[in-house]
Order: sequence, then structure tokens, then C-alpha cells
Amino acid sequence: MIKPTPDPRHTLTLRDVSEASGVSEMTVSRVLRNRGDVSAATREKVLEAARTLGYVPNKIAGALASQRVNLVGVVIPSLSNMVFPEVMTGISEVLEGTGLQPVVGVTNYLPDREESVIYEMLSWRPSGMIIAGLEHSTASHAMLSRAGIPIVEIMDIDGAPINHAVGISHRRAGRQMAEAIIAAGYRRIAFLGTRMPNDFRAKKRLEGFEEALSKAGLTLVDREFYSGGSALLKGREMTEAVLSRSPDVDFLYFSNDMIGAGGLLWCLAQGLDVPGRIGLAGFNGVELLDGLPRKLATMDACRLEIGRRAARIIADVPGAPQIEELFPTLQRGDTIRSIS
Amino acid sequence: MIKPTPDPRHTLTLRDVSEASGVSEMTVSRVLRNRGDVSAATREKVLEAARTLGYVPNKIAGALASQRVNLVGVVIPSLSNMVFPEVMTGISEVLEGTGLQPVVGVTNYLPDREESVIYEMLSWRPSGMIIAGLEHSTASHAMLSRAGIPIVEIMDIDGAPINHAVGISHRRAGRQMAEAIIAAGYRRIAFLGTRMPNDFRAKKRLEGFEEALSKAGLTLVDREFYSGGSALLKGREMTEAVLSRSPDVDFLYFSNDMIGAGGLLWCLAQGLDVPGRIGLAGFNGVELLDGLPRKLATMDACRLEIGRRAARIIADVPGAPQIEELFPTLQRGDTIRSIS
DNA sequence: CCTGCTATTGTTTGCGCTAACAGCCGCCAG
DNA sequence: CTGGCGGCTGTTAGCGCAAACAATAGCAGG
Repeated sequence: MIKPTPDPRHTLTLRDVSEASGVSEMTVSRVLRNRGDVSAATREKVLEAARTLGYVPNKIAGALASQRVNLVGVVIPSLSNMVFPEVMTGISEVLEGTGLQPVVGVTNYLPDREESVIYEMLSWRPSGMIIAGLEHSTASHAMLSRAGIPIVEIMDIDGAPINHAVGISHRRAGRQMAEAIIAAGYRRIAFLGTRMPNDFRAKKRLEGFEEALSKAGLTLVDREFYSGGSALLKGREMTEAVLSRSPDVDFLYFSNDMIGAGGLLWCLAQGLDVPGRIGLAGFNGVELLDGLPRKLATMDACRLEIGRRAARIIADVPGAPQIEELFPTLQRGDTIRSIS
Repeated sequence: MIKPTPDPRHTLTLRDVSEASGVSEMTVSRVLRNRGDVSAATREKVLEAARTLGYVPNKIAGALASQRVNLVGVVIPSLSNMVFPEVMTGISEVLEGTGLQPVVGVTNYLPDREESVIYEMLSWRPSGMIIAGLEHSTASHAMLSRAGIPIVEIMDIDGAPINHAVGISHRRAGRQMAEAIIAAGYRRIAFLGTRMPNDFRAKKRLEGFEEALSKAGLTLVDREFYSGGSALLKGREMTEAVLSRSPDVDFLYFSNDMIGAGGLLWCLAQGLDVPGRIGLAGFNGVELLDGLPRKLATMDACRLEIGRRAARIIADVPGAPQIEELFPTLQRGDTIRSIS
């Protein structure tokens, strides 16, 4: 009943399956997409033919014909710091059941790369785009606005989104941490962070942090920046640098948990009294912290939930633009002393 | 000269640009792809029209017409352990200059998910596929073999590749580490690793490891497995469990650096003499180790280079199937004592 | 002024699939 | 007996673009 493979090295099309099973291409298409009525007998015949031939549908042709693409573009700055993989997990989790599929593009925090990643993705006409951050080049912004698909900007809500946004206020997060630190009685505070000129979220956290400091009549005693390399190691080095330059510093605010962890390990190795003599705090709430000898104070960035919600917005074929703000919780850990 | 946008909410096609610039669609296509001769004047006119309209080419149509897709599928088990992001970096680095673009799919170590990820990717007719591991379901194997595109299986070379392979021998890596440990005089050795039933590479390392032990007349004194959770924390917990169960163990071989790091931190916190009283080793050569108080012995998995070479094979439109073996170097760090 | 070329631009065709619509068949109500 | 309807299958017409080929213009050489 099923005819054998025709040409072994010819890539298969619907026609091959249709000929092998003796029905029209359209019927094969219907069977394979589970759409429209097809008798059980025909369905079986077609499925068997498709299976024995090893037919894999050509989505390119399908997408062109149906004007529908089950792809969602996800544009993120980096895969190497554990925060975006977690966002991805949230996205995949929700998209799983919807027939949509995420496609990742990485920008390395470079606006130019972001622009070309966006262009490339849009040229595949995805059903939606999820993109980290609110700051984009003019061209990027224009492309996204004109794409005619739902756009969700994630991570950050301090600014004006193109369309939808899901995230936290990094400015507020910085402020909150500063307030907690001040309330705990620390006064000589240093900042240690990334130099990345395009990590706007880290920048906003620092702004919020300094804002709260100045409201309390304080300013940063010292600051130290890095770029590249092993974050854990950089954390140690920067901490050492700061403490040798400014020995009287009593609090180290790190722009992320990884360098914070490095700093913490260094302080512990030096036998410093943490959090008595010196306190530390990071940002992100990374899982790694659970394994450290002492728990670093941090603030959860709600990564999983951000991913989930962003995906949900795309999947639900949204109506009006919406902004969803999440509220990170401060985890004091063991590196901020109790209120003095 | 350039006509204004026609319908603001209609997605643009070549025709729109062609009408706006007064030349044929074909000429527009040529300009935008930089192919064939076009006069400078025409080129300018077309580019301006495309720019002002905000035209983004439809790659779906382009791919269908040209039968060429500039996508390379990359199928990996996970993004959350720092090893695959580094492979991705190598891949992107090489693909950058070739016009090809990686598309990532994640399987979570599940054969069923791998199957559907492969199917999904192949249905977009990519120019090549890079896939982690040599073990795949029958269906996956069949799909890949029949796809008619270069397939590169990465990470592992202990087995029979479908087509091309780039990786290291994990069995040999395990063996080598065991030999180094034995040579250093350790005798009561325990293994601590992941339970993941489908992490074949971890399994092969353990096999090689035990093989070398038995050649020296030794067997594992204890073993401990985990799954999920913070690897660093798990490392601590497992180490504690092993050492309380088998106090006389003198070496801990971890299946990856992250749990190894956890174990190391625990041992140091206990004030154990490392590497005198007890030695430790992991696997992967992750950057994180550089920031630890003491350097864990490990073995580099050549991740960056594997990514680079795999990409190069795809980009170079390979002829004969090739297997490229890389050789990881043993980094003794500070947790194996010198030859006794 | 005509030939033969090159440089540039246009026309036709179809990639592989699906939307929309058009049969066909059998069966039941009127 | 006739009309109509539901279940199933087929036919037609593109989707938006690029390959292949066709056409045209301009120009040098004879």
C-alpha cells in the first residue's frame, strides 16, 4: 500500500508523502497538522507513509503559506551570568504548552549587536519578541515599533516601554538596599561593580542607591569597577583593593552576587568580622549563594517570574499594552547586621 | 522621488520598496542582498526607500525561494551549568563572520525533548546542526542522518558519530584523573556526582575512573549522588554525608567543578588538611574556581575550542566525515598533593 | 552606421505549503 | 423522488522572494 522511498537523496516534500499514500497533498497536510476532518483510515495511511519515509515538514513553506510563525524572539545581553538562563527557563515553561517556541539572540551588551539581532529576528516574522531592557538604539526602537507584533521588554520598568513591560524597578531596588544598610548603622559605604557601560540596570541600581545615601546625608566612600574575567576572582581582588585603599569602609555594596560572593570569601579568609566590622550585599539572589559558608545579603531579581509573565503576555495575544511591576524581596542573609 | 508609506499597518514587502523607489522588485532584492550589479544611483534610491519605509526583508520567503537558510541548529542539554554557554561563545565567534546564525535548543537531558527539538529545528531546514553528545534516540538518529546537512556531534568522542564529531574522551579523562590521584598516594577514594541518568559524559568519566582504579587494585570506597538544587550547596552536603559515613576516605572525586567547589569550601571550613589529609578533584575547568580560596584540581573540557571547531566544520561545507579529538589538560591546582 | 559587447534592469517561474473553496458521496426528511 | 446536509477529499491560487533568463541601453571598434 505504501510505495517505497523514491529518490534517496532528494529532500522529501508533501508530494512524496502524498504519492506514497495515494491521497492528495492537501489531505496529507491536514493529517500532519491535525486540522480538518480526515477519516481514520486515511489518517493512518498517511501517518505510516510519513513515518516510513521520515518526512519532516518544511516550516518555511508552511509559514509563508499560512502567514503564521510559531516563533518568539528572545533578545538578551548574555548567557554567562546565570540570570538570563533562568529567565529563559520561565519563558520556556510557559511557552511549552502553547505551540510557540523561543529563539534566543545574544547581544553581549552591545547596542549594535542588539540592532542586528533584532533585524535578523524580525526578518523571520516571529509571533512576538521578548527583549531585555528598555534602552535601545533609535533604529532598534523603530523596527520593534513597526513590527506589528507584541513586544515585551523585560527586567526593568524604569522607563517607557515600546509596548509591554515586565520587570522590577532597579532604582527602587538600589534605594531599598541602601536604606536597609543605613538602618543597620553602616555609614562608610563603598560600591563595587561592573564597568559595562551598557548595563543600564546596574547603573539604575547604583543611582537609586546613591540617591538614598544622599537623602541620609551620606556619600559613597569609595568605588571600584571591573570588566571581564572571573567574577568571583574579581570580587576578591576588588574587595582587597578597596579595603587597602579605604581601610575604614564598613560596607561593601556589590552590583551582583558573583562578585559579592568573591568579596565575602575574601573577607572571611581575612578573618574580618562579618557583618560586625564590615557588611556586604549583592544583587540577584543567585542559587550559588546557598552554598557559601555565609549567606550574602541580596535582592531577588524575580527572574523566573519575569520570564513566565513575559511569555504569558505573548501567548495570550495581548490587547492593550501593559506594564507589570514585580517587587523583589530583600534577603538579609548573614552579611548585614541586625538593626542597630 | 521616494513615495510615502502606503498603508501604515500593512507589513511591507519588496513590492512596497519597489514602488516607492520606482524600480523592479528584483532590483530591490539585488540591492538589499548586495548581489549582482546595480548602479550607484539606483542603489542609493532603493536604500533610501527601504530605510524610510522601515522595510525588513522576509527571510521566510527568501529562504523558500533560494532554498538556502543561514541558520545552524545547536542542540544542548542545558544552559544552566556554564559549560554550554561557553561552547556557544565558541560557536558564535566562528559563525560571526560567515553569515550563518546559531539557533539554540535546550533538551534538559531528556531524550524525548531532544527528539522534538531536533524535529522542530530540521523543519526549518538549517544549513547544519551541532548537537551535544553521541547518544540519541533511534528516531533522532534517523532524522539527523536523513537531513542531508552536516551534523556535528560535540563534547564526546567515545562512540560512533552520525557524521562529524568534535570532543574529548571522557572515559580517558576519568582514567587520567584516577591515575594522577593514585600516583599521589591516595587510596581510599569516593565519588560524588550527579544522578542524571542521561548525562552520558559524566557516566563515561566515572567508568574510565573506576577502570583505572581497578587496574591499580582499588575500588571506590563510597559514592554519593544528587540531582537538582544548588550545585555548590549539594557539594557541601554530599561531602559531609560521605565523610561522616566513611571518615577514612582520603580523596573526593566530583563529577563537576561546582559540587567540587562546594566540597572544597566545606572541607576548608572544617579545617581539614587539604590536600594532605584529603584531596579533591572536579571536572570542567570552570572560571569560578579561580575565585576560590584554594584551586580545585580539575580537567579542562576544552569547551570554547569544541564550539569553535564544530562551527568551523559547518561553515567550511565539509567533505568527508571527520572526528576531531581534543585533549584536556589536567590542572592539579592545590587539592592534590604532589607525587608521594 | 552597424556589430558585439558589457552593464544594468526587468520578466517569468516556482520554492513547498496552506486558505478557501469546490466537489463528491451517502443518507435522511419531506 | 428530491433537496439538502455533513463528512470527507480534491483543486486553485497564492504567500514573498530569488534563480534563471530576457531585454535594453550605452559604448567601443571596425
